[in-house]
Amino acid sequence: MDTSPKASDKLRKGNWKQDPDAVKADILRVATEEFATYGLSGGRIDAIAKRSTVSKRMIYYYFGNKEGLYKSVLEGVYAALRESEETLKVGDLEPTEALALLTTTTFDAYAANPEFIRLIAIENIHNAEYLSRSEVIQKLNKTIIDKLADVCDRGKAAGQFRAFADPLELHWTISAFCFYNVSNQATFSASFGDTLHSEQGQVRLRRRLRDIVLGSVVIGYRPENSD
Amino acid sequence: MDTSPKASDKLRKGNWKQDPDAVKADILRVATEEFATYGLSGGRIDAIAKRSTVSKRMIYYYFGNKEGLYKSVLEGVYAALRESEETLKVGDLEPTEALALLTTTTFDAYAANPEFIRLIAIENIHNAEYLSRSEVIQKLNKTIIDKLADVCDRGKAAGQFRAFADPLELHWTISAFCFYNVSNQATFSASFGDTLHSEQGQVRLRRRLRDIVLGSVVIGYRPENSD
Amino acid sequence: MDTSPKASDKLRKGNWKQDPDAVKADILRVATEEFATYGLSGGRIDAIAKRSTVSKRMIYYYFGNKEGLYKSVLEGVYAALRESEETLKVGDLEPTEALALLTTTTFDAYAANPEFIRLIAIENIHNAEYLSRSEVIQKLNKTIIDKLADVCDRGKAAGQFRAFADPLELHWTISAFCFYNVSNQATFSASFGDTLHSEQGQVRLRRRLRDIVLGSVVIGYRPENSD
Amino acid sequence: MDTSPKASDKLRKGNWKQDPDAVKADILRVATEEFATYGLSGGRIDAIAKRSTVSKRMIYYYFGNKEGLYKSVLEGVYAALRESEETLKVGDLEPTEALALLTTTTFDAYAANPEFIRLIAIENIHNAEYLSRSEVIQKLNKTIIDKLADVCDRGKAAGQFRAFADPLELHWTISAFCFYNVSNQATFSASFGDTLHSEQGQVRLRRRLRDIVLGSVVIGYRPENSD
DNA sequence: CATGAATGAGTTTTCATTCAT
DNA sequence: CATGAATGAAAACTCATTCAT
Repeated sequence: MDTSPKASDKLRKGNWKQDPDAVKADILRVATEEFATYGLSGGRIDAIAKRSTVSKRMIYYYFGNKEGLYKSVLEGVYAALRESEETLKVGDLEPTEALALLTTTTFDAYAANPEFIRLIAIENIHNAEYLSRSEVIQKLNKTIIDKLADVCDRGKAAGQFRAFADPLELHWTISAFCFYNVSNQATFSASFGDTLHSEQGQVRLRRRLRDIVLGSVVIGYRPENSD
Repeated sequence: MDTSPKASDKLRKGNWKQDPDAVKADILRVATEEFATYGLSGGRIDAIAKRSTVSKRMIYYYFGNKEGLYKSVLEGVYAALRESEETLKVGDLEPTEALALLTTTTFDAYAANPEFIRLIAIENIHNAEYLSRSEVIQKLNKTIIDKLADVCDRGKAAGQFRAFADPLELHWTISAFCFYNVSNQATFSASFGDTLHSEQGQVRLRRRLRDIVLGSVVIGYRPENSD
Repeated sequence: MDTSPKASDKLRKGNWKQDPDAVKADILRVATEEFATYGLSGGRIDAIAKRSTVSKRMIYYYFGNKEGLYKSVLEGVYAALRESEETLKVGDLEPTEALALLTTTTFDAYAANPEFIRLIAIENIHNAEYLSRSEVIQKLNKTIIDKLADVCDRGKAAGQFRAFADPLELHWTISAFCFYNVSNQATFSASFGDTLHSEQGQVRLRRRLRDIVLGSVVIGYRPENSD
Repeated sequence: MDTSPKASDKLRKGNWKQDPDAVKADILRVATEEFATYGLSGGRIDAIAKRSTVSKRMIYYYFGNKEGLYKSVLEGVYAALRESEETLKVGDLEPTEALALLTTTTFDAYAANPEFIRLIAIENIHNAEYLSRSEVIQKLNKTIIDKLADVCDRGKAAGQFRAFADPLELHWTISAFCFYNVSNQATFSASFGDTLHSEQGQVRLRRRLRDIVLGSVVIGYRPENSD
């Protein structure tokens, strides 16, 4: 129990922060929402300032300008994404099970973080120019591929996976499915109804994805009971 | 010497361009580029006017305001896409071949129309609000589902397709892959290199996708020669 | 007598301009004042807009941004300066008289246009970066040198001018004197009183300058009656 | 172990720099650069703080505000200049030589202190309002005039100088040339090339200036060998 | 004495839209 | 129908200065 004057003081009177990391985190949190909702050009610095606990000026103090803030938001999103991938341990699982787990976990992770998906979609509209320029992000992309490479290697060694199974391709396939599921929900529902995005529909889609991914590389894979 | 009122009128007013449809088409063409490149909030009316052959005022004259223009752009690309889907005749093909053709054709169509993809992505960022409000677009979405339904029916009747094969789900699956292939090329390449988006990589991905789609519903499907 | 409706209309109701050149000239006039008084960073776009007849937006419409406006102001100043130099005809005068006239005329011109002097002083503080970048200004600097070259040539040919007389050096000498007279009046007066900048003082200084310039190149020159 | 209150106090507060004069000098040095480069309104307190060894707060602590700092900078450069003028002893020299030395020394001093020149130019743009308000500077201006008065008196007494030779006018003339040489180098070079500001050009100009000044007051003065 | 964090008030700049002709 | 000129409202961004520690 921390009852030191300092800590309680900070909480008691919320007039002044003097805690740069907390302030930065707060700004980033609000900015992530804002940019995810309205895009880079649509997002408003004023709106971010108003919803955060500090003045607009601090955004410039810490992030330089709108693009700097956007870039930081993007880095945060990517870091969180890769961190979540890193957390997942599949090294002890049987190859097929490992791949299944990676697939469904990704499905759930993407579905649980629509903001991240939107921000990546936005970044694609900008031709990934900010992502490309970020030195931070370039470093954190290998984990998931390494994991899939390990699973592939073990699967092939065990004679369970087809020879052409490829980690990068598998990651792409899984990502495509999971990403589109979140990113295009709005237009797909508007065009074809929300059958696939109801709770039931998502459960079914998740199972379909697993079957498709496994079926594409596991020799003789049969969906247990699809419906 | 033609001194008829009509001709002289034209000359007197200096109206060398009197074809409203051509003007509208020109504006739409430029606006499609602009919105696809910069998004709705990022797209500039000024920029559109400057690159088109007419003045800014005409944009307002024909499309009311920025949103109206955006909506028209959206309707335009949707119409073009659905029209291309309509053109494709698969009724005479064997179910498996028909499905394969639908898949690869979609892959090619999406890859050939990145502007369309970007606009849909943008529309999703706006929660499909303009798409939902457009009466025009709602009508255009039945064709592809009807075609897939026909293929599914025939496939199941022939004992070739699994019982759970579903036209909507198939369309969704095909779309997911083909859309993501274009929409996320920038960030995926930035993160993992452009292996999959090289010319070679795309040929391979296209074949993989066909195999995945067919493998997911065709009983006993085996990829002929995947690599 | 122009009594056409158009012209009088414009004058009568000052609500809308629709006369780009007049608007631009008006903005430039006010901006010249503003920048001459407060410098580039000290000058306020708002203030310029308020004092001109049009809205702030028009400044950006016609001049792009603050620097563009400043550059235009600078170009205007230089153009006026060179134009005034061009007007002066000394080709028919005897060399000594010609040089005397060029000198005193420059003295008067600089003294009559303190704004120009200030703007050039300001530009020097900016290391002439805008002047250097202006293609317009680069073209208008030869006239005065040409005139002085002609006077020097004739003076030397007549055996009146010393052999080392140099048009560029003469221009520099005259300029230094006349420029400093205006540009440093404030600090000089603050330090040493305004003896030299009183009306009498200026008359005397002007004559001194003429004597100094003539004395520096005319063989055997004697100031007639200095005081 | 020194546990005297004073020493421990210093350690406790973490004050590793306790020399106010050094701190002030450091701030002034950086501020002089800054204001000389960007002017009063263009100079940034932030930039000064960043380049100096202390924090922004100290600037306000020692100088009150931006204007106070600027005023101190101005006083500093003026003091340095007048001090250098004071150092120069010409009382023992023959009048003509004395005047020649004063002239060339001023030329060199100005050329060696472009920051001083720029600050005076800036101050002139502000109509010398800070200089006028400074009590410190008012006292520093007598020296040079006194020296020139002495030289003039001796020159006239010796029958060498013309009767109208005037110390203030001489100072003004010398200053004008030497000041302009530095202050307007940028625009003059941009307009007419850097002939006069090359190393060779400056040597020649310095000699010319001496000849001009001497020629203006010394009876029968002949430039020895002007080129 | 000293610092980094924080800010209000102002300044530049942008942009969809409308007006006079 | 068509245009260039014009704008208000809002957005990004800046900067001297002050505050809590």
